[in-house]
Amino acid sequence: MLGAVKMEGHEHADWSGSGYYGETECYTSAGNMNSMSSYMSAPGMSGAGHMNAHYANPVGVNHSSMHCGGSQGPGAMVQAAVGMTGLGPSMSSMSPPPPYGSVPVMSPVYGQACGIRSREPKPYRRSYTHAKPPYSYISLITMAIQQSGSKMLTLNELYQWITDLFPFYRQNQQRWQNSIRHSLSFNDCFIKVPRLPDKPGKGSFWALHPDSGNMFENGCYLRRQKRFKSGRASGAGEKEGSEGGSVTTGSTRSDSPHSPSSTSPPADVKGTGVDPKARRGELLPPSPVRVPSPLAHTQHLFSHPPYHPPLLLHEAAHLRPDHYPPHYSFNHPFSINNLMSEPPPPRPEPAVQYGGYGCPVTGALVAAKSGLDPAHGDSSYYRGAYTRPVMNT
DNA sequence: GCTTGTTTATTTTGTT
DNA sequence: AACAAAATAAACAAGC
Repeated sequence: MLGAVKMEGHEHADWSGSGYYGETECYTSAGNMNSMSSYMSAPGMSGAGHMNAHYANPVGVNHSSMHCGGSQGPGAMVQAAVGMTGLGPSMSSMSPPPPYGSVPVMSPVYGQACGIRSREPKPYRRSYTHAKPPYSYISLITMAIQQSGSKMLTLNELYQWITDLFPFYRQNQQRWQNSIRHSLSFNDCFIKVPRLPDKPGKGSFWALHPDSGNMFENGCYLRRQKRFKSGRASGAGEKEGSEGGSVTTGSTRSDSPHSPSSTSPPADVKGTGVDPKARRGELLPPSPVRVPSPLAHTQHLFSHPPYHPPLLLHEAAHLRPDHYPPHYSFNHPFSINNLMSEPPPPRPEPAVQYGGYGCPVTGALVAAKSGLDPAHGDSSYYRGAYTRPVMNT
């Protein structure tokens, strides 16, 4: 029964090479690239490579080696992927959220946008706007929060951000929004920040756990290698996650806060756990006196585990890796941090921001800022997603 | 009443 | 195949 529903959920062949691009010739030289599973499982090549092939190519990243990855060997693919990362402006450098930069790429006419196919643009029956972005909900949430000026968003803002960026999510809203909420609640990497008294409204703010910064260190936004668990487990116990907020292994269920085996109350699930009310990491009401900014108080409250003051990424960019705080590896080419390597500008007005995948303006802006061709203004959107996941150590 | 948030259960998908 | 992460569904409570 559920199966049927599930199938419905996958009604969009999404990013499978053949599903949306009409043909696979361009992307499937590896031999097994014509299926979803090929995304990240092609032998010898990074999953990232695959994904990149699907996403980046169209983008106009124009790496000839890319669509022929299979034939040219893993090396070529990886190289292409890496090269791609360097192409576009960083996510953060774009005015609108990162994906916006990819706009030109995501354009429905994206077939043309794809440099590789420029010689004979073919009409694609289905556009990217219908394709499900290759990001997990956790990734989406993370990106949204990261790109926000205050580094925290309300649920509604999250919804807005996602729908603005990904037309795919303008449909079946109930479904994915429920998933978003579930992700927020379920994952320790997201923390709830109460609204300030002077900012009444519905819902709390959601922020990233300060130590969750390396969640996507492996560059794979589709699937984390390990789930982030707040370091401070209930009581003194923390059979796991003892690494203080690092991603830890663990079965979805057994580790889950709500795990049957878990006798500990949900209160500390996210590590903030002291106050029953602050279950699952909800922060205590901020102290207006001590913390001027919403984020500041967040940081303050989360400072038990070694909290590293956020570096402005553009600042971090000037640092050598050994200067980075332990949990912020900005230097990783596919790191989500790297993806959003600069403090994003304040969220633009919806009217401006909107434009889905195909807002040329954004691309132009990005290009203007980055000095790159708008056509390449996307890479940041995809570049990180498909690198071979690397185990965090 | 709607939105937000939590929790449980199940299924799907990717990795080892 | 086993395991783990993610997606999905749904029930429920609380707050606005």
